[in-house]
Amino acid sequence: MIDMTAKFHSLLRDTGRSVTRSRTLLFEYLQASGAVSPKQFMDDNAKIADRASLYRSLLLFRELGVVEERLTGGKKLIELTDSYDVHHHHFTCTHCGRTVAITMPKIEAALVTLCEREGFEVQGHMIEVSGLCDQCAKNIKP
Amino acid sequence: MIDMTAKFHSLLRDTGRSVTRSRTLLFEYLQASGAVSPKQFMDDNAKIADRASLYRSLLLFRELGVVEERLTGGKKLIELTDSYDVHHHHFTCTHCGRTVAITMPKIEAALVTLCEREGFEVQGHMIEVSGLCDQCAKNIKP
DNA sequence: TTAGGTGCAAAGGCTTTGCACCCAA
DNA sequence: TTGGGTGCAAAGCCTTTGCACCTAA
Repeated sequence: MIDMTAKFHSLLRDTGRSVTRSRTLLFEYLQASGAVSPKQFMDDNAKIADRASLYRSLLLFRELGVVEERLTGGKKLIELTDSYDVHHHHFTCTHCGRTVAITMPKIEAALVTLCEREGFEVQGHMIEVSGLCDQCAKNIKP
Repeated sequence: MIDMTAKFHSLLRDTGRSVTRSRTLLFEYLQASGAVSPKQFMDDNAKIADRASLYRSLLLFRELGVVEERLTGGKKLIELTDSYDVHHHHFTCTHCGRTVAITMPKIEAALVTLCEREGFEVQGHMIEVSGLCDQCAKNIKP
């Protein structure tokens, strides 16, 4: 297992940024918590984190390819990218809002092959599936 | 060609909602314009649309699986789901910003099959691929 | 030492809510 | 007729910005 925090610190140094308490806090929180909203981060770190710093860090993290953001049920979630986390995609229930992580290695491979056939050099991809989760499907249409 | 507006109106009636001017306006605008931000809709319909109604309609459309939202470069975009529009996905070049629509029927079918095997009832899906487009790939690494 | 980063407060925008009026069923 | 829907205005949030102070390098 690679030390992701060390990798992250190296990235900061290599790109000429400082390793700071605020950035490390956010990074390690994302590592521990998975996909979270800015609000949840602030709630969980009310005493030690600052809103402005959070958003400035997120801007930087996005630029550096450390995090990506997505909308789930109209809500913004932040998540570490593949480089800093296990790679997966999401199924989101349109009824209850539940999000389930799914992996699909074969489909991803086919996707990359298809794009490269067009001459594109694939760097990343995101697959989001929406619908009714198993539980809601049962409850709504019994 | 199916009349999408008629299909949309049926959905409203079937779920016990009213067919209204405001909802039809938004639906037909989305059909004509593709992916747009709430702001763009308001700008383009300043004289005839209301903010509150827009957001209330979006909430409903999301629930009904008529639209989906995604973040593109930190910006929120609204788009009709597969059921109400010609279905396609996007490849976005990280170098020149060019976006290319791509279709991938086989991959999509595999995706739906995989999710349904988990008990999910798939309503829509979104695939976003990023990387270097054919032209930029040539120019950067000749 | 010092340029980048942080924390606080205030401003800026987008989104939601309250309420009276309207209209689709 | 009448309950859901709309439009307006105001409130609420989330996010960004300005600025003085702090700290990593």
